Amino acid sequence: MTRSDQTLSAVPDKPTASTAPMPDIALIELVFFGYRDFVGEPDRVLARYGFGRAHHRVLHFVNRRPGLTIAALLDILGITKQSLARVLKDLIEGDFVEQRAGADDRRQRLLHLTPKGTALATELAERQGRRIAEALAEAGPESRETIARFLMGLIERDERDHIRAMITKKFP
Amino acid sequence: MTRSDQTLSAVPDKPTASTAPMPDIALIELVFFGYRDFVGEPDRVLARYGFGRAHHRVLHFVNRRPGLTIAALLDILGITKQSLARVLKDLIEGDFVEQRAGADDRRQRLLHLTPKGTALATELAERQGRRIAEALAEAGPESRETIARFLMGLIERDERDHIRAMITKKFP
DNA sequence: TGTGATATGTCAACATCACTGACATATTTT
DNA sequence: AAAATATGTCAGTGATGTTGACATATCACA
Repeated sequence: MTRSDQTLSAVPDKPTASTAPMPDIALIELVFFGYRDFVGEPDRVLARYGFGRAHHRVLHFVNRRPGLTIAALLDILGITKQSLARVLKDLIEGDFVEQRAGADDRRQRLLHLTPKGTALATELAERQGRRIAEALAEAGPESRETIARFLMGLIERDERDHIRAMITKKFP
Repeated sequence: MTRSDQTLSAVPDKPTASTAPMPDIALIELVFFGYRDFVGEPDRVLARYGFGRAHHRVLHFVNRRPGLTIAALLDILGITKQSLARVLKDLIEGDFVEQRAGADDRRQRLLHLTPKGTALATELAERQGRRIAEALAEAGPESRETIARFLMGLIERDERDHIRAMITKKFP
């Protein structure tokens, strides 16, 4: 009730957190603000088309793995069919994405970007890539592997192999 | 239309992106997945109370700066009064946050966490702090400053001073 | 003292992106 | 032919954000 129990997380004054290690509040906040601006720039570009972050994720992953099936995309995004359906509808109607029947399994709708979709996905990737490059320059020339290990360390342990494979793999 | 124009952003086969530098797709995806899991753990804790990320942000910043005014909080969060109102209502009704009339300016409602709010904010900060500490351990012992500079480099240039001040400052 | 500025609260309406559950259709597998 | 699979679609809900308008309490100043 008094001021003394408004523990300042950065520097707790003993009582509560004497056992727990002090959280690194500065880094927690930097991750928050860094991510905010990392996605803020694409958000502004997407807004020109009436798109949001969900559209960006679809564009990104279809660009990465042309010929992706709906099921595989749902799996990567971790969302439901209905959530995907709406954004995919927007992207298909706007001629950014197209579906082709699978050659071997004709039930499948293989997703591909149109030239227009490729152009948008490329613009977004270039903007985010530029921002990353700038941040790496700030961090120092040899920092890339350090940063990559840090980011991988934020990811759930069970998922790391899966994600390592995904970001490494080249899709035809 | 053929496979050849589904440019793989990671390694564009020349035509489109011969001038633009190649975006670092691996790091772009690592930032995405890293952030997803960084907030995923707090999300699960908050869900026990029927809270979401918006509640987390309020808890965090009120914990950081006890006595924060509504206006200052709106400014930090960059959302509208109405968006904040709903979340704040939940937190006040649940006895996580309380408002006190300002001593000098009685129009102001100074925000404070209750002991219950402090406990929750502390739990969330400790979980995120632990994850950060783990990730730093993966990145290497001397990596903290490198990581901090990288994250700061993701932030809009005009905002960096402002945020540097915010994360450095100690609030009474 | 009174008037305008300020801090906050609140109402109505709306958009985006997520969810669940249920059911339809086409196609492949057995 | 029947079961399983891949996808599409309908109806309803929730969390979080938006805008614009207006009400109230309090402060600051002429």
